[in-house]
Amino acid sequence: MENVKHQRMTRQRRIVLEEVRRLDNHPTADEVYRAVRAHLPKISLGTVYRNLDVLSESGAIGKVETLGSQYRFDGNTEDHFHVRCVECGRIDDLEAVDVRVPEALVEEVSEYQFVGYRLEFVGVCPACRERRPQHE
Amino acid sequence: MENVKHQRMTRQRRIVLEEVRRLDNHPTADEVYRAVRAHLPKISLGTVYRNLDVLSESGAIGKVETLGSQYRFDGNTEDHFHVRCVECGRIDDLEAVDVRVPEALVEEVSEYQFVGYRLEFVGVCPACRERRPQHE
DNA sequence: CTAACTGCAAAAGCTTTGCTTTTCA
DNA sequence: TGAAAAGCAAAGCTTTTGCAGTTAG
Repeated sequence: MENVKHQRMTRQRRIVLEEVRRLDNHPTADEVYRAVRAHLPKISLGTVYRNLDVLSESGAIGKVETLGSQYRFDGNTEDHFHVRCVECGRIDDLEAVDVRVPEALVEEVSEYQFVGYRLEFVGVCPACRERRPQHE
Repeated sequence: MENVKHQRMTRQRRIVLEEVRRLDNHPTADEVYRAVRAHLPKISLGTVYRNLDVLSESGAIGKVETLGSQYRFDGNTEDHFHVRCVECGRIDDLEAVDVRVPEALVEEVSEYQFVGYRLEFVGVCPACRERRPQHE
């Protein structure tokens, strides 16, 4: 069935992609928007959303579903975990972490068919630790 | 310092609490609202939100931060994991699962001070499996 | 050429908030 | 009786969508 939609590499899409890849801080849609406007001052927020959608759908970028009310995007498409700072919401990659969650468990203790799991670490980032030395 | 705020057990708050405990499906704020209105037809959505906030802040109920755009609430305040259905968004408890994520790892591979982690399982619930037998 | 995409603005979905009145303790 | 909470409605914030005009291929 040839119902695949052709996609074009427009200037807008290319720059959205470039900026998500360049920004290393897992930007929100709005942060991408602001970064892209430095190159394309007339781009609209709707276009940024649509492109973030297309790009993450196609796997060119990652869509990080984390706590909070906003999506975040990720230029690093390799499989990896994230740490989120409880204080400021910053998100960083955890490259070397190798966690193995027992998949069989889910089907043993529930009626669900296992599909996957989402694991996110929570911590205090260096900047926030400095701000509150003992982190009481 | 005596800046602790007194809290009152109003009729509204009590019924919100009762309904969250009674509903076993991790209801959204709106689902709680609809359930509570069966007892208090005049309650406002804002009051439900404020009470869900107070109750989860105090630990009387759980606030499930999951994928998607809505918060969900949980009458079960014991430590446990959740499975979320990819198809319909339903959330269930996984009582017996015992997963141990290596906490030290985070501080070894990053500058973050470890605080915790969030783990959520993803699967296909019985109802949705039936709807799509092979789940292709 | 034309399907895909953009810009703009309006709408949608969920949650929060301001204000006045009511109520719990 | 006074601080806390309710009710109502408006505002807020992020994301989505409709539509007319533009553009990549």
